Amino acid sequence: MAEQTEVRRTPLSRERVLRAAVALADEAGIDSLSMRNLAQDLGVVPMALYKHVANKDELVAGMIDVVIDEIDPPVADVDWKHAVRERILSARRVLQRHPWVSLAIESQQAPTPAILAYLDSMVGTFRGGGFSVDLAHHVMHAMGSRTLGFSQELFDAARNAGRTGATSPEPPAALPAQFADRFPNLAEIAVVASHDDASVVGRGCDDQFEFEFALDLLLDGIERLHQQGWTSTG
Amino acid sequence: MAEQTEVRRTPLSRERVLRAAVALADEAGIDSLSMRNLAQDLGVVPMALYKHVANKDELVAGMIDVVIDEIDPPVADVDWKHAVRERILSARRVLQRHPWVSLAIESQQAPTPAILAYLDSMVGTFRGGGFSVDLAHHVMHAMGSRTLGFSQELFDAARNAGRTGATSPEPPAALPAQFADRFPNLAEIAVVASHDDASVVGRGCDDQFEFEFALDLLLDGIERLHQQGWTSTG
DNA sequence: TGACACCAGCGTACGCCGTACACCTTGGAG
DNA sequence: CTCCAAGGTGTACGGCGTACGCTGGTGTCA
Repeated sequence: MAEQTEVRRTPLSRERVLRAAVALADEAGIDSLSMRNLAQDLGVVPMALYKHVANKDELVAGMIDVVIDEIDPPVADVDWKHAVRERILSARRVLQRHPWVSLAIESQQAPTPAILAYLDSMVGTFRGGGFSVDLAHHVMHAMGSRTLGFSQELFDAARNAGRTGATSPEPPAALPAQFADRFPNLAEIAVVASHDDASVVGRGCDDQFEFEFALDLLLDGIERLHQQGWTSTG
Repeated sequence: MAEQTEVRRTPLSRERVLRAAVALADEAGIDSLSMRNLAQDLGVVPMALYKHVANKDELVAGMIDVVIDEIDPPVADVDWKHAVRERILSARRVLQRHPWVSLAIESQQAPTPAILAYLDSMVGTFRGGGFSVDLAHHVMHAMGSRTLGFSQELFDAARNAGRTGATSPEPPAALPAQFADRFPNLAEIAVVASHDDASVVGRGCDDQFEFEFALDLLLDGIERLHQQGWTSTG
């Protein structure tokens, strides 16, 4: 009636919703991220958001992917060690810009596509540096929480991705083709791992082994520093 | 009236509340831990719990402490490396029994007393093995998320513990005496760290340095494995 | 031009949550 | 016998995620 002149606001979109959600979480903390607050920031009623995200979990998953995509791509033409180092430092910078992300990632039950892509690319860097599938696998576990704070449950998640019904105790060998397509390095690891420890049925890898592998890697490194009489100047 | 014969149920206590809460989280998941569900498990009305815990955050803190206390004490009379290794594996076993704990710890804003005690004792093991305060400090950071999934923000928390009012920009040098009493090894680290990097005012330590220290420790260890042509048999 | 389908956004409502506050009951101390 | 403190109760409030049905504006096609 009165105000046709009111500026027609730019319509919502998944993109806009996710960006606003990230901004809200950055500024006010993840605890302040509610569908209601987010809707208010967007000048919209809460239920309007559900036309663009399925529910809050899926919203958070989308936010995570937005953030993970900020991580620099791997630098080319350098040895694996520098490539990995720079990439992880880039990831760290991103996570410092968005302090809520680590916890959000760990709270999710399955890694998001962007995270899988990031991990896959990281494995690719190791493989490109001449690492065997096995070593690349263990090394990824060892760096897990250091690099992003997850990846412990990676292959559980890979199995979940393949399960449509509820009660299908099929062998874990068959990863969905789509997965292998998008994340070839992860798929390779999954295949090898599930092949050579048939002892643990339905598990991609032996968590206890991975844990001790990483632990001993650290302890051995620490011991070496200690024996060399480490001081902060060198 | 009718039923005086009803068995007088054992009264609530902080102990009983915490134990029931841990049991509930273990069985039904941390998401199912609500004051209402917990009260129901205890055959009591929700508000009754508040006579024994201040609020839900404090309940969770108490739960964490209950669990952390399950970690075995350090084995005596062995070198630092074996002592640390066994202790961490014990911690891992505990965390596997209570899968919700890692996330709960990371969600808290300050480490609980039991966690501080655990960390302090771990530092003590390193110091007893001849580590300098500095090296022990860095090494604790390096093992942080691997051992329990926290400790990144440890000294932030230590500073928080000393702040009673809101706006007291006093120098960080003065840790509360109580803290130094209970956690002498942590206090020692805090003092040394805040002494020699006066560049960063009010920070116990340089996060970026700690991160890169840990990262390089891992990368160097990985490189060594790679160069030795690592295979899973050794 | 008119009819119509579609769909983004709206409004209402439900069942959870944490917890403030006032009340009642009970057992022990004086 | 009285009184009090402490523990358990009941009610109520504001916030949460979201199911469900409605509306109004737009694009399509006859």
